[in-house]
Amino acid sequence: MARPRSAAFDINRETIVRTAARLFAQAGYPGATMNDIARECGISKPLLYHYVSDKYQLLLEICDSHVTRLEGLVAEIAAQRLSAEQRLRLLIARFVEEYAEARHDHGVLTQDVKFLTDADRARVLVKERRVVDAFARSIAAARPELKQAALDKPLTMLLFGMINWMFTWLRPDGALSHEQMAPLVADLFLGGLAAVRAPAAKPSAASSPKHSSLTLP
Amino acid sequence: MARPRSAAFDINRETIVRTAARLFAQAGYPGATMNDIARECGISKPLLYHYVSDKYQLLLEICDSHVTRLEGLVAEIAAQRLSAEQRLRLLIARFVEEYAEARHDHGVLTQDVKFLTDADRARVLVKERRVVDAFARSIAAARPELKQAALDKPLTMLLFGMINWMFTWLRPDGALSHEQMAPLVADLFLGGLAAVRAPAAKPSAASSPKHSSLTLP
DNA sequence: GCATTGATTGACCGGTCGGTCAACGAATAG
DNA sequence: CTATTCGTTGACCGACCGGTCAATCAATGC
Repeated sequence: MARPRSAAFDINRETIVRTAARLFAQAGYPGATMNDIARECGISKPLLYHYVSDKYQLLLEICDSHVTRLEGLVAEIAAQRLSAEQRLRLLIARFVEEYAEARHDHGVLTQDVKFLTDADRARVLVKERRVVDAFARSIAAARPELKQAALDKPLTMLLFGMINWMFTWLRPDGALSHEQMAPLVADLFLGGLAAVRAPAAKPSAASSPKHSSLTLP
Repeated sequence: MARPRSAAFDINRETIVRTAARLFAQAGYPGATMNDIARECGISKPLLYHYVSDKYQLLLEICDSHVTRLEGLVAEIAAQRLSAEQRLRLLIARFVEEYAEARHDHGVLTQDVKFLTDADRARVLVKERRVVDAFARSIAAARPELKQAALDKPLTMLLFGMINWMFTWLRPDGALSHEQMAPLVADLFLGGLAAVRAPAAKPSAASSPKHSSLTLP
């Protein structure tokens, strides 16, 4: 043991991961090459492999770290005592903020998660589902009859659609900022939530049970 | 001129384009290979090139034909005499329907348009912009003060976010159908539109309005 | 001082990419 | 019948992919 690992090792490695996230987000996982990443970092390819094991691990690390951060975010907000509406507004504001900061990571998560192995993707989706569920619970708390109609999850996904799609058209240096968008999204969604009419029965495709609706109020 | 082009040529070619759209949507443009497309069509690679000139033309044709169809859709609806709300509901319903039918084409348009050359992408974006403008005009007609506040375009993009994102999570064979989703989206968006408060000035400076609480039932 | 290890690189490898060639049988206009 | 074009393919090409090797030099611990 003659020479310790450089103090900058972890910082260099993080720079590489951030660069990879940017290139994956811009060109897609198959479209971004390790040569691109090395060039963009200003290093040679063997040196790139000195810091990371292979291309796939970059993808996995980007996806997993980002979704894990999101999980922590919902846990933090769940710990606070808030009304349904306050909680939903806070969730929206914090997620918009987080997505804006981790713009590229989020692009990779939404675009390239399909290139993970089945096992890895399953692990990521479990965490994603916990995030979605937290949003759905707040929506159900605001409008309980929507959960009865099995519309809480679809509405949650519509909300995520607004937020996720935002980062495909909102330029970080544009006139409109994500801080301005967050309350707009919240107003639109909460206002719309008050307006959606819950159908009488839940939409269970082909099978319509004629008897024994379990626990209806 | 000894042998005429087979009667099935155009049909075969269209089959190839549809297959390419599916594979591009599933794996991304760089992730789908011409070998994949040939194999999926049950033909050899040289025969594939007998029908199409190269990979890029497939991408261009898929994007352009889809966005052109969307342009026709808004023109058709613009020709009708409808109230702002009726028009918006019709736009939403027809676009959800169209996206469901052209699922893969739409996936390619939203995911792989970035792989077009600058010139080709510009042409596609011009048509896209006409579609967005049609939605924005209907929104402005419903709430003129939102256009004054320069919120019509952002709100349009939030609406497109809901619809576009839908086709990343809505399974075509799932319990929930796109026909059920369209009125839900319309109710949510129109209800939300009524609740959005237009700030006094255009969002040029950082004037952050405090959001008042909405009245949820 | 010196062996050991980290940091760094040009050259290289097997494989796959988009795309082409040359060939051959089937079909058809003349 | 025959010349010509279509439909179809195995084999192949140069380029680039992800990844590795072996070498060089700078640090550091003992």
